[in-house]
Amino acid sequence: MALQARAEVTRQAIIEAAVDLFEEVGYGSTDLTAIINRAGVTKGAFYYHFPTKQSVAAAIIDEAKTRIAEATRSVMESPSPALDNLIRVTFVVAEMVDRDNLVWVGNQLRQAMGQISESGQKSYPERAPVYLAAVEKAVAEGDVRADIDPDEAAQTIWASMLGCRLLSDAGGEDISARLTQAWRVLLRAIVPEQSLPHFHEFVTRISQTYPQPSSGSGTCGPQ
Amino acid sequence: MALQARAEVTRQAIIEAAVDLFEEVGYGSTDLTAIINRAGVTKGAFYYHFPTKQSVAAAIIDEAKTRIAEATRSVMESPSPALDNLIRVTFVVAEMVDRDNLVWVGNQLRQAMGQISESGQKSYPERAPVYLAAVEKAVAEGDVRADIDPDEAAQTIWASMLGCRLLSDAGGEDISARLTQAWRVLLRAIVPEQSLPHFHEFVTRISQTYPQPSSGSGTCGPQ
Amino acid sequence: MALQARAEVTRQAIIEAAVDLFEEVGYGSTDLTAIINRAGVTKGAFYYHFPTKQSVAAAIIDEAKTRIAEATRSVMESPSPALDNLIRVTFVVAEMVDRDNLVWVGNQLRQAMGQISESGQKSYPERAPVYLAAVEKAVAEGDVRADIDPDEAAQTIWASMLGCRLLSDAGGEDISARLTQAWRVLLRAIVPEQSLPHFHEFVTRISQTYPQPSSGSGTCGPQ
Amino acid sequence: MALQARAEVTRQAIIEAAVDLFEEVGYGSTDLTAIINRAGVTKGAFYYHFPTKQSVAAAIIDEAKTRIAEATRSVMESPSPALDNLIRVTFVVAEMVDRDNLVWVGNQLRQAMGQISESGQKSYPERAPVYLAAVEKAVAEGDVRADIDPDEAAQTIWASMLGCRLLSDAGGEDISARLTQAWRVLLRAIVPEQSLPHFHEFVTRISQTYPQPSSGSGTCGPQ
DNA sequence: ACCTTCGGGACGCCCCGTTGCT
DNA sequence: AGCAACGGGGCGTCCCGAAGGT
Repeated sequence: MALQARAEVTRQAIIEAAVDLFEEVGYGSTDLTAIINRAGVTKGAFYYHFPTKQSVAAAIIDEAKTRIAEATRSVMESPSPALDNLIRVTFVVAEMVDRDNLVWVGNQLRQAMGQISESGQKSYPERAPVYLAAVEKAVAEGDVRADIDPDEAAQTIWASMLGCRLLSDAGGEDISARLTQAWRVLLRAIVPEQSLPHFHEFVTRISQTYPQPSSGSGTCGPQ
Repeated sequence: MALQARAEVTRQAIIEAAVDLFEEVGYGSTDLTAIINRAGVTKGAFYYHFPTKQSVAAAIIDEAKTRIAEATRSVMESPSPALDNLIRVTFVVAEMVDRDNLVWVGNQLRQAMGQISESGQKSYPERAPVYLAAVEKAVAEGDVRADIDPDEAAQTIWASMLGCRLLSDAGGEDISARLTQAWRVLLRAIVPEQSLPHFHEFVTRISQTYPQPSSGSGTCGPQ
Repeated sequence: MALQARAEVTRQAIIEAAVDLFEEVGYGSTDLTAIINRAGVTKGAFYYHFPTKQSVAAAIIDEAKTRIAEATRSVMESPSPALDNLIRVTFVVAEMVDRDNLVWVGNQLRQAMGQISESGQKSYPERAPVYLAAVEKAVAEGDVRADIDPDEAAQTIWASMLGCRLLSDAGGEDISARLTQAWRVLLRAIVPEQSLPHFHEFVTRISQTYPQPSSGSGTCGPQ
Repeated sequence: MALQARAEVTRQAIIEAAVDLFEEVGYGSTDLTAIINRAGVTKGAFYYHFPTKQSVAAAIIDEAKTRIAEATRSVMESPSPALDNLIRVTFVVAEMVDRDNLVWVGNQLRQAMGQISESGQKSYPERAPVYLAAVEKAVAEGDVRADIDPDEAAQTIWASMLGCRLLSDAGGEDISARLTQAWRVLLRAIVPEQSLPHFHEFVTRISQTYPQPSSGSGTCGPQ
């Protein structure tokens, strides 16, 4: 047990070091030596935990997915109206990606995997059902118009959010501002006309709850 | 001059070989030797044209950007209504990315650059003004409701389209189907109610004009 | 322990091989492959001990400094008269530099390193005080005339000895003959007239104690 | 003719660039590209003038030898007493080596060349007879004591001067100060006692004629 | 004669994913 | 799980030619 605890510490040290370096110079430019140096472990220790550099990336991606999934679930489980939750979850996830280096790097890596090494997995889709369920619940709750195809709506919302992140990473503009913009447009399409002001205000309030760091501390290369 | 023609041939051979290989196995797993072998040139020739492997990627990205920009401009210059053009351009570009390996690879590379090597550029933003101009023109033409912020709309449209591509690349579902879905939702938000049927039909027609390759020839794995 | 001993052997083998090659063809023209071949180690072993080619040079420089300092100190600590020691140390050091390739190459590298990379220190000067102290002590002991500037004498002695080696290496003439010649002249300048015969004889005896290697293994042009 | 003048300009540009670079980073670490870039010529132009990188070094060595020989001869031909000339020539040459990069680099290269490739001669010896002749003439003129072996004296003088340069290059102390020191000692050994003050003063005067550049521009390239 | 563009290969350095021994 | 060593390439790049212009 004690040993296993120590092993876990080592493993985490490696992952953290890798996250930092991947963020700073990118996966391709990070060499194993740098990782083990920063982690303060030996090559042997590294090799004990990970068969290869790529597997560290995989572990990071997994961890990032787990964290995001958990955050998503936790928001979605709240008893609030489904659309409220759906909106909030997009901001929460966006903030996570910005604040949690591991998540950010995991995201980058997932997107880059195909170019990094001949075995890229997809893996995006798994959040789709969550979005769809929320939209369907929102329809039932009367917050989303019944004359809209829930799947269509869910997919579009999701696509828009992904696009916002892409643009934000690349262009430097604030992600939460982009999310707000996108929601303001999308809400027109999916909520009954009379609730539009309410949701616009809701979005505005949410976006102020997650004030993005003024500038680009987070560095975060583009993608 | 004649000499320079020869050089251009060599350069193109290198780029084409690189595109093929980057598509097949990814940038990270493509080694220079493979590129020069497939291009049928020597390392010396390669080095004359490109100082580094990365610079080939950069050249591909540039070329991809140029091609997309040109296609975009060519569609936008058509005398049709701006919203028609805007819709069409999203399909045209989507199709280019699917059909033109170079463009597809360029896209992938641009997204992955940050992880590939310590100097990722952004570069997405360039197309933003084009979209914005189209939306504004569409407002003037009465195809887009006046009570919407054109910038908001343009950004959201763009984000959605990018997201569609991301999901399509990752999930394997047909890009043109995704685009259609997205447009069906977005149009609800931006066009006057009475023109919605017309534009829904327009989107449907357009999407059929670009029938996606049945299955995965193009596929292009990951990302 | 046993393992570390083995590692040290490897390390030394690398250093020795590097010394030989740097001496023969110069640092810039020596390739790693040559070093590892001559050392009889693998590239991996090399890389384990030294992160880079340059670091081998650094190690050589350090070792050279250590060896000379130690040899000098050991001779100077003998209870004999200071001038005796001084004479002897010139032969000892000359012999070291001549016999011990590492020392010679280390000297060369130190001078070169400053340009090759940022870490160039001088540090020749370290030995100057030792020579000076000996001359001063010899003055006190009456072996060196009081009317001479000790610093002047020390510097000139040192310069002459180095020059002798230079000429010997280049011209092929025996170093011990040259040293003797030089001392015969220098002694005229610094010792009281009546002790000249004694010291002439002393030099002769010393020179026979260090019979120079018949021919020029090391060649080594100096700088 | 005009054409040949242009060619000569190119040739000189190449040599000057090479001298600078050899001084800065050493022969082995200087690549052709750097030379042609700094010279502002193309590879083809370089290749027209020099068959190989080494031949540039050879040209530099030759030019350096020529310049030194000329300076030496010019001083030695003066009708002054031989010892005066001998002293002066050591300062003149020392100054040349310090002031004229080409000469300095040529010196370095000559010493390194023998190892770098088979065509390297030492060539130190060629100045020996000049020194010996001067000493013999000085003996005849009564400036050097008759009870000294002229060869011994010449060799020692020469060795001292070379050693001074070595120490000066390495240690950073002023070469002309070192030469002065050395001469002050050596003169004690070789001139009649009554002329010692005169020659000491002579050396002092000469050394003031060649005030060394305050700091160590020269430092010396590596191998 | 003098110079340029374009290209040819051979390595040089570094690094990386592994293996034995302890 | 640390310490020492292993080789196989990867990328970069270097020194040099060939072929053509002026």
